[in-house]
Amino acid sequence: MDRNAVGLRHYALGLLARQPMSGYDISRFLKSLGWLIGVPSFGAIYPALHDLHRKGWVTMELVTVADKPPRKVYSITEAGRRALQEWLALPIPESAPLKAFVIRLLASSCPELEPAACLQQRKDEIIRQYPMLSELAREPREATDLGMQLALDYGLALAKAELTWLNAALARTACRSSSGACTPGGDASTR
Amino acid sequence: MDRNAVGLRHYALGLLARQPMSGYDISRFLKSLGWLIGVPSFGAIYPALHDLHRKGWVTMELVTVADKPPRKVYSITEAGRRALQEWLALPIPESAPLKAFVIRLLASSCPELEPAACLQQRKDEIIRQYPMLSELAREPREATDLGMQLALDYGLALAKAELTWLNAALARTACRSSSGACTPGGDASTR
DNA sequence: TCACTCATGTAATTGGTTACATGATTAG
DNA sequence: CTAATCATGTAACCAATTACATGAGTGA
Repeated sequence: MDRNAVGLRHYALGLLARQPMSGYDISRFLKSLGWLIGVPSFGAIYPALHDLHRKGWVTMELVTVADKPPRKVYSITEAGRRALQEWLALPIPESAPLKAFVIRLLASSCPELEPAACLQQRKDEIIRQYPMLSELAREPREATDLGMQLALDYGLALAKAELTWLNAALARTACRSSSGACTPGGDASTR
Repeated sequence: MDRNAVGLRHYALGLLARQPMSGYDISRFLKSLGWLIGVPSFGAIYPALHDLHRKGWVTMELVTVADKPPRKVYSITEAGRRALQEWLALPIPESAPLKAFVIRLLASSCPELEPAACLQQRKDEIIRQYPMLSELAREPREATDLGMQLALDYGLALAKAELTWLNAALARTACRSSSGACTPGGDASTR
């Protein structure tokens, strides 16, 4: 019922929106992306692609190159593109893992989908969560609780870095989008 | 077999190492931590606590306050502390989600466990992954692929921010730890 | 009275990992 | 001849979410 979660299906669909790929390609691509978002196992990738195919969201073409094992290259269909857009329109659920955001950024590569909304959503989320975190970090703590203090500190540092980057990215994308709800006023939490 | 993953059991055990808590407390605490690490559902928390209890890693005490529903407060045992330390000694698997790191930081709150190792590990990991990411980000891309460019950009920004923070945190903790393998030489990737 | 917070739990289902099976090609 | 990369898949298992069930107290 919760189709705005980070299911691998939409994840893969987002990648296929960029270009046709095989399951193995997807794995390789994600390995190259490295630490940023994890690499799902083949035991997850292949069934996911079968599912997308069954749903009619992708087509499959068997490509055989001489002296190589045959590859199954999947391409997104119109229906798939519509499904992807529908999914992207849903808000990211609060407290989704960080990779959810990155994946949606990647997926918004297809034309007519501007990533600005995605960026704005992330920004709102961080601004919403920031005060609690900073309050927690400020409240006194025993020296024993060094790990806790570090974790909160780390969270704050990340949040600040993200906000800085998001503002810059939004400013960059605002130039090419007409519906610029940019509000360049300095937010209290940004600094 | 892979017990260095982020299973909720160790996650909860790490929180109980800080102070005794009930399942509901754990949920509330994580909610307050907000976006940084997600909030597991009760359907996961309670069974996890039962498991820890069965393993002898925690003890349970039924605390009844007048006019309130009774709470089950769990406290970590010596065996639990040993298990936790054992788990923390294992390296974080490559490409574990970001929250794995935060959770281990939190868990290293118990005394005689310095979080420096945890920080160093994270730093090593990022330094290892950084070159691939930055190379990918540099290579030419069509304008259609704005999402991809943004995602890579975002990853790089985060990595930089993390490294900056990690260096600062390591420097701070180095003062109080004797085994300071700090290597204050400026790494190429730090800037 | 209705909704919300406090507080704990179980059962069905989903979505993943691990391990296994297959098989060709290339590099040491 | 062995190991590694390319390439796809299935089955057993596990850890989580969702939905459900219960029940008392509090505030509108």
